[in-house]
Amino acid sequence: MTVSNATLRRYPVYLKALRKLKSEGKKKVMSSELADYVNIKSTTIRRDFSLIGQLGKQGYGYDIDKLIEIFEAELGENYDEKMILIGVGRLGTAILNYNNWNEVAGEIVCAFDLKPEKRNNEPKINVPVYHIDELEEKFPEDCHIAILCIPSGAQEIVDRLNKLGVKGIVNFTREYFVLPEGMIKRDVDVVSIIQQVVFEVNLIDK
Amino acid sequence: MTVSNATLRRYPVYLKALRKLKSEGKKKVMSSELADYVNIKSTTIRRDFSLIGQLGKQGYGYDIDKLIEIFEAELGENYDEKMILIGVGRLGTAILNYNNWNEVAGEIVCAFDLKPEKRNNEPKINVPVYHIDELEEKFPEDCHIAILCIPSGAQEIVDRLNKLGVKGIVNFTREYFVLPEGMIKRDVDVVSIIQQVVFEVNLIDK
DNA sequence: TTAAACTTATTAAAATATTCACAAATAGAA
DNA sequence: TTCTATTTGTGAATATTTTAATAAGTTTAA
Repeated sequence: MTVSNATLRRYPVYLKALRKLKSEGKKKVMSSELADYVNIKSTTIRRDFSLIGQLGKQGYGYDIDKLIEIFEAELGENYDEKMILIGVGRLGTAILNYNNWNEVAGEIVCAFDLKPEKRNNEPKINVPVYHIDELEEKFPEDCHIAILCIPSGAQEIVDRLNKLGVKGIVNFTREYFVLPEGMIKRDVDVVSIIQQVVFEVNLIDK
Repeated sequence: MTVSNATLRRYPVYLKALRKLKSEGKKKVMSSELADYVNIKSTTIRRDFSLIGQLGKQGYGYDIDKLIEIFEAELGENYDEKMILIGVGRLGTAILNYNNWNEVAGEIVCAFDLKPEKRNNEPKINVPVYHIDELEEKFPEDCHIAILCIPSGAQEIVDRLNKLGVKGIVNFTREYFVLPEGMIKRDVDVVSIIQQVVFEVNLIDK
């Protein structure tokens, strides 16, 4: 299957919207409706969908249940993808507490931190937190994704994760690190994102 | 100035890398060096830079100080852009506590929440927190950017912000809302980002 | 001073991504 | 059943973005 990068980035948006529509009791949706919803042109949506297969019916639209099912099956094959989180600070805790995990293809099974005792005592943290030194020991089997929320020391952690077979990193760290061959990462740099908005807003004025 | 969207998204990445290089004591940088650093092809970097002007010297490279200065002046014109943050939960607090604000084009001047008393008592929150009902009253002059960290009720807030002259929204809300004409937003949906990584990791295997 | 080694800036080419336009298929009404 | 209004799926056309190729200017060292 060859799916462009741009398309790949849109799939989660579709899946999210579809689940929302389903929760609102809708059974079917047309590409034009979905287009208004997610702010992506209907043609683009149909093209994106068509890459997976013929998912819709002409003159009718798309069956929401079927679409969700296909998305989950085709793309998030391991619907219960295991993930770990490293760095249980404010941000890490915020992520652990996210209330929409049932909508995502996976779950965080445990976390690692420099002060596990302290974190384990927080009532809102509902996964075990181990010391970062125990990473290799406590690393869950069949885990390929790690969420990085540490303020520093990223390179060492990433290299260790690589050895453990982690393939994807969701990176909240602002530090620069070299990504080992074969791994992918997606940066979530809040400051950079804010800066982008500042740039754009200023460019609008010109 | 016509700068493509793709380029626009890279500028903050460059600025961040340049500041890092500067902090390491470097005075000049070549596009190929920067390329290794940020994982963007050197040609792309030179092209991006050239849209702003002739910033480099042939046979030499780019002067880091000059580059940073130009980036700040050309793009983040209001280097001290005022921003507000709405919703002082864990995530909001994490953002307020970010320790790299000196590196970003602006500062968060105040925040709004449903329980301001509670938030104001937290020692780590170093900006005033007002009740959301006081938004119009306490809204700072010349503020064009808002950071949205609320779990629900986004649409109402966004409409009110629009009336107050806000142009850009950094959106951490998972709720769907209609973006008023003339505003821009950038979504930071942690769950969607994680899901993207899940998708990509699974597609790699195929 | 000159020439070799570099490095940027830019034109042109290639690769990606989006949108148009319309044939093919379906639903639903009459 | 038949006809009309819809809506998908997809080749073709555009538009956007990236990369290659190279001209033009700098540096450095002999």
